[in-house]
Amino acid sequence: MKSQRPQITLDDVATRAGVTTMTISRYFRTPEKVSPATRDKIAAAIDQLGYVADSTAARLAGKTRSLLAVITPSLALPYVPEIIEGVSEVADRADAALMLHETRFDLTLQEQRIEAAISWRPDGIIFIGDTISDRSRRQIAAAQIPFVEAWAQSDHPVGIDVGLSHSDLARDMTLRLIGAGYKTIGFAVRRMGYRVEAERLKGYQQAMTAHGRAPQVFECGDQATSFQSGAQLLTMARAATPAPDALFFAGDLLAAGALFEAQRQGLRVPQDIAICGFGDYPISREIVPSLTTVALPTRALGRRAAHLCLPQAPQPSPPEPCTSSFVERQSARLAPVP
Amino acid sequence: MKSQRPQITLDDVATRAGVTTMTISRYFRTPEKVSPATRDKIAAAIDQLGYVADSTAARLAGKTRSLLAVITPSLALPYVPEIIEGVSEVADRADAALMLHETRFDLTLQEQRIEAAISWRPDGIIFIGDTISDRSRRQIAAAQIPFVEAWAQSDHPVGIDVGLSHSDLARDMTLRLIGAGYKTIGFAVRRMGYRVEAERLKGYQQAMTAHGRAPQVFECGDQATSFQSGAQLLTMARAATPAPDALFFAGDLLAAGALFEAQRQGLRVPQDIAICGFGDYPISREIVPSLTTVALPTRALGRRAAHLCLPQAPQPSPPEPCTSSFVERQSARLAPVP
DNA sequence: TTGTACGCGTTATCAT
DNA sequence: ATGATAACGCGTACAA
Repeated sequence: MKSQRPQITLDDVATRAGVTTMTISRYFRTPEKVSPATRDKIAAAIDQLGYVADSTAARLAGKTRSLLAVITPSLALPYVPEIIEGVSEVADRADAALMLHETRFDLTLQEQRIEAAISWRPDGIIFIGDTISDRSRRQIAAAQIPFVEAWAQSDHPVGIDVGLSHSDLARDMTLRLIGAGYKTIGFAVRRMGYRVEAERLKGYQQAMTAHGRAPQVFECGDQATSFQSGAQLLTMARAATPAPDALFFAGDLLAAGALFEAQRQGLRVPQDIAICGFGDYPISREIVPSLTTVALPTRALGRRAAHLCLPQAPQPSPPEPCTSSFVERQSARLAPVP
Repeated sequence: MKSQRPQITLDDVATRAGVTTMTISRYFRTPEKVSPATRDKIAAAIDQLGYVADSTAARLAGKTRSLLAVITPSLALPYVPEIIEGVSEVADRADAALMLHETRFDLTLQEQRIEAAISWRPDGIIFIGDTISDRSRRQIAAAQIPFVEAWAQSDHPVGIDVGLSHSDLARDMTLRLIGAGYKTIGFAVRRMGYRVEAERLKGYQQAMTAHGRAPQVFECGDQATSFQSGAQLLTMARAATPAPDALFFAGDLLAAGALFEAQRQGLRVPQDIAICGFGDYPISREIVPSLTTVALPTRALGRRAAHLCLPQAPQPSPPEPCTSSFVERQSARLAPVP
């Protein structure tokens, strides 16, 4: 075993097996076109040399290996790993590699990461995020790479759009709270400037206005953790006039923070105030009281996005559903579908 | 804009700028060796064509682009995204791309993913996981690629090892519980066959034995969620004789599940039973009562692992600390450092 | 300062 | 069934 050998290549295997590189390549790609005898020789050579084919070269030469890129602001948002797991499932089935790019909520970094993603010429780019700059839009268009927005529905889709309508979902959830008999329903959100949160707010406002009610929005800064912000928002809402009898949070983490705070303050949920979240994170069903919320098909979203980039991936049959739902738990009552 | 152009290459830019490919290449790699005049022409050509250099080809030709691979059982474990974020920070600074491979707790899949990672010839492979098969060990050795185990300390490290000693941490935590005056300290764990959990159990047993106490271990199956298992384990422990006055959970999620269950049962924590976790997840400081636990330097671990693979990445000065700590919160008292 | 020519490791095409 | 040869797009000696 020569130690400083730069790399074991197809040539090495070929020499050892007494054939040419082309035969080795065929051994991998169309084994049935290689005679059983040489097949054994090749297998032995590969094993002895510990050969692993170079995907970089393979991809440059033909488009043999598949590659997917995921771009996301952060992995700390609970739904992001879930979407990525969906992507990864499909990628695995299609033997595709997965590249991950974080933008850290920074638009400049996002431009860089999008360009980096394009530079690897993946079979598709799956975008979890918010706004996309014009510069990036141009590059994406020029690159001719499928670009899938997998989280929020886009007003100006760059490519394919499998995202959710966060405004419709928030509107419908508000309608169900209204239908359940809550009189003054507030909406609580962190001031973060994200499109999805603005969408959710919009949906809430639509529903309230449609029923002739005055929207009552509580906002706080984005310095603290989501849990802390939730606590703060609950306190704000309790101090308002009129004090809401139900509070719809723009995210489950905020709502969970509010539940913890309610517990600290000795408030009863939902008797003193009903609380409702958005996202259905794992914690939401375990917390006491369990959280009424909007469940999002995150994994399915990821799978769907990946399928759009990898047409060769085995499709499930029947095609799997990818729908959101409203989950009534202990923290708030919900009216049935209108 | 020709639409079905296969790809925009260096050649296209060169032609448009009236120079050869070499000059464009230099423009990117050593701009100072290109005259300002042609520099402008090139910049214009790049912009007009929306050219993005092909990293695949670049990497095959020279080793211009950097690439890192992360292999993990899942993204659903709360510490995994944190470690990856650490990796990603450093990767960004070094202009390295990041590949992600999930093994889904399946050793066969893990072998495949490790081989896939190697096939892209990354500058390093960062492994978050447990056991590594012999076959994989051989491939890793043959590939000559830095292989960093970033989560658990390995008995038989394959490559570099920046992991934590989960047994030492569990031992010290147990010692602190003993020092705090708890009489019967139980250990609760899911039967999952992971090395890190076995390590934690071992540390607990060491500490108990050292103080002449009989270890009292509670185990449950791995079918349910962590939260549900935690609830189950709490119930088991309460039914035991003697009933422990403190329960050390092998993970924070289990402990959180126990706290929720205690709340449902009307048990007071820590008066009726003290509860202690391992991992310091975000939820642990927010839950009521807040959870006493072992805090792990996950992000720093990721950064450190990445630095080992990317020597060119700008190093922080002074070198950042990467140490665990014991966090006393409401759910259990802790003795100060022995 | 700029250009020529070859190599990186694999695959596709066309022969044999 | 197997081989020879030419790409794939870029980097780098070396030459001009």
